[in-house]
Amino acid sequence: EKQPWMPTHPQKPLIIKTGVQFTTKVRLLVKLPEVDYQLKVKTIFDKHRQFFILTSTTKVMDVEESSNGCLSVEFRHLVISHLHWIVCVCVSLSLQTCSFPLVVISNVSQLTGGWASIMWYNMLTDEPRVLSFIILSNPPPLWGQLSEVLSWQFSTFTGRGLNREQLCMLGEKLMGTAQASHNECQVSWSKFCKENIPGKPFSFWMWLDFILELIKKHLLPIWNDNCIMGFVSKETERACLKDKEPGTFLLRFSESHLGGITFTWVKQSDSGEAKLISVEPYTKSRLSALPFANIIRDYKVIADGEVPENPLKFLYPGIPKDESFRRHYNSQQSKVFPYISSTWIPISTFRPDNACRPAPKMCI
Amino acid sequence: EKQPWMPTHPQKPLIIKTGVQFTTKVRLLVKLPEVDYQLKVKTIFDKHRQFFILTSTTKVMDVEESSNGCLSVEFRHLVISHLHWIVCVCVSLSLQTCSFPLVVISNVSQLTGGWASIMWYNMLTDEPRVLSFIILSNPPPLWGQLSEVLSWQFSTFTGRGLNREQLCMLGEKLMGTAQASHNECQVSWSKFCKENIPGKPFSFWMWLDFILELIKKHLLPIWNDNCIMGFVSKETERACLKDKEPGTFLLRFSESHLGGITFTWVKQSDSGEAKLISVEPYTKSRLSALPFANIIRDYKVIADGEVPENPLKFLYPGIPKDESFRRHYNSQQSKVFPYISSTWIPISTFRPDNACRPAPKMCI
DNA sequence: ACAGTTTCCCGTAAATGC
DNA sequence: TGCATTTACGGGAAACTG
Repeated sequence: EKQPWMPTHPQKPLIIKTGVQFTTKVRLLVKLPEVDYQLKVKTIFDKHRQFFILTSTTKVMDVEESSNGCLSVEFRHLVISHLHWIVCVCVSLSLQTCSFPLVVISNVSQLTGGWASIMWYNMLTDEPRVLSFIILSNPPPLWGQLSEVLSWQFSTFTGRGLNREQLCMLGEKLMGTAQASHNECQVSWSKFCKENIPGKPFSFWMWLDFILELIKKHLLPIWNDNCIMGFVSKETERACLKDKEPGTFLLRFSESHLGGITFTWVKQSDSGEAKLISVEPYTKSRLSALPFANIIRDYKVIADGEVPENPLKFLYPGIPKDESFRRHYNSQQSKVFPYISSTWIPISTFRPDNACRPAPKMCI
Repeated sequence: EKQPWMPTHPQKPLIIKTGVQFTTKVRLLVKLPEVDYQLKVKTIFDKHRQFFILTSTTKVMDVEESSNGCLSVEFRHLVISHLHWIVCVCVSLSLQTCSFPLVVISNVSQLTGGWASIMWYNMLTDEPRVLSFIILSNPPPLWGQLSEVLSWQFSTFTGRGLNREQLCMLGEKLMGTAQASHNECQVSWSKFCKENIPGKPFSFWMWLDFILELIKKHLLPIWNDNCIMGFVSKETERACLKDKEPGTFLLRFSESHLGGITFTWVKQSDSGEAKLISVEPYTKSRLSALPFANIIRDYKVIADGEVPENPLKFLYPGIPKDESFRRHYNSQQSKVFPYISSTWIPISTFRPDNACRPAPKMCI
């Protein structure tokens, strides 16, 4: 049984940026009868694009130390302007092989889009053909297959995949809530990666990949420790929290801001009805000023005439906050004698008129 | 009378970074009798170093639009690996001229050092000779001259130079307090730029240039508005503040941290003696999380059993804080419906033994 | 080993192309 | 004109080198 495709290297290796060096390696997998001449290998690149090679394009194969004695050769310090394929020709034996297709980008801002192409390619075929051809001609994958690949993305790059509830939220986001079962739904390339989410200036995959990056850079231990529910629709959020006691909160990725995480908590309201409040999402720039666990620990709400208070008491469903987060608190203790050290406290000022959002209407 | 040298362009134009494009321009200052042939100009570079030119090295002079009709030619998109001089030859007339000496750097981390060379060169001579020769052979400048140049640095790059008190502090820092009058003291290149300040891992000029950068990026309006005393020795600080009423504070650049600014305030102590407290210096990374004026406005100290309080009340000598800083407060109020917006509050936790708790239990 | 330099390249901003 | 793509380069870090 075939696993959903998973990269062998966590650094998105099939995407090449113009002007950035990379390495390619050819390994001879068949054992040949002893040859007393050297095996020469030459790299060739498709004619459409240009390629700059700093060393020679021809090299001699050698026994690989770290492997079981098979012959290999490595080309280092390659720099491209653009290319689509790398062809390696074994001159001596008239053999030739071809790399997987490569996505060429000119700026890291294109990484997200490039990665989408490679995921899609690997989902749909193993044959080395041009990406755009694969994407346009093959039938689109089913959500059942795609969702598994997405979960693998998370488990590969972080350490924790996506659970059934999280994938269900993603399915609804992508295909709507009308579908009874999403797993047999086809997901088009366009819906996945090209069209914007209705009302938003970004596509589904762009939204998801920015979250993945946020986790990798700022939320890794908390995510792996399962403290982040993360993918929760507003409706589910309300259903989870509405009967919980005040101070119960959950962590959720923003659906309106790219690469943002927020917390939503239950506030005791005067009328007795539970009120849900969410903080403005924290993005990478704010999280580099203060780690998220510290934000949760120290967050305060200031309301007129009341003592400032941390509204976050119990992580949903009801775990005392410190029990969940204590190990992630960062003391960031700086000894800076003779100065008195200082830090940030995250605060919100609560104003009844703009701060509470209207209760979402349940729509099934 | 010659002014201390001032750059004509606020971007440190005589420093060139390898791999970064630059432009050079040659202007013919004498009016020539009409010539019916074109004046060709060619750029040449000293033999020691390599130079890559993206366009032709030869160009034809043309009448300059923005000027009084003199002939000029401009070379754009020049990129160097290394060079020391640019020589421009007017092929047609057997004329040639030479640029000012250039400092070539390979990384912006070398800007500070490069700029020191150029300041020094311009202080000591107008002749185009090799920098290292100038620096080693000429008698060092007097502090009277150097201090004027430093003040001009500040007024050029910010909008406000250095006053007598600030320069005096710099003189003491560089030459010690033993000297009765610093102005006639010679300051060696080594003392200025090469040797570390005793007990510190950086030189005098490095310390000063990091402050200049901090002002340019994060403190410009406040600096220009004369709110920052800045260059104050600990002794002077104490003399200024010791008899002031509690809450009086001043802003001072850190002498121990590169590119840092702190505030020192008078705290009422139980014994009746004034106690001076300084906060851990704010550097560019912290100031990009919260502007300095907002830090001053919102800063709180938390002491056991007391209500958190902003200890900053009067800017030395005694101006009510808001009167000085009101125009610099940044509302940065983000409308992020349906979220409740949030910001940082800078806080310190005060313990008599100067140890700060990691997790302040606070109310603001 | 180490300090002064240079290379590498991400990520933001500006420029360019379409 | 607006969006997609590329170029430019500051700045932190790694690699290099004498």
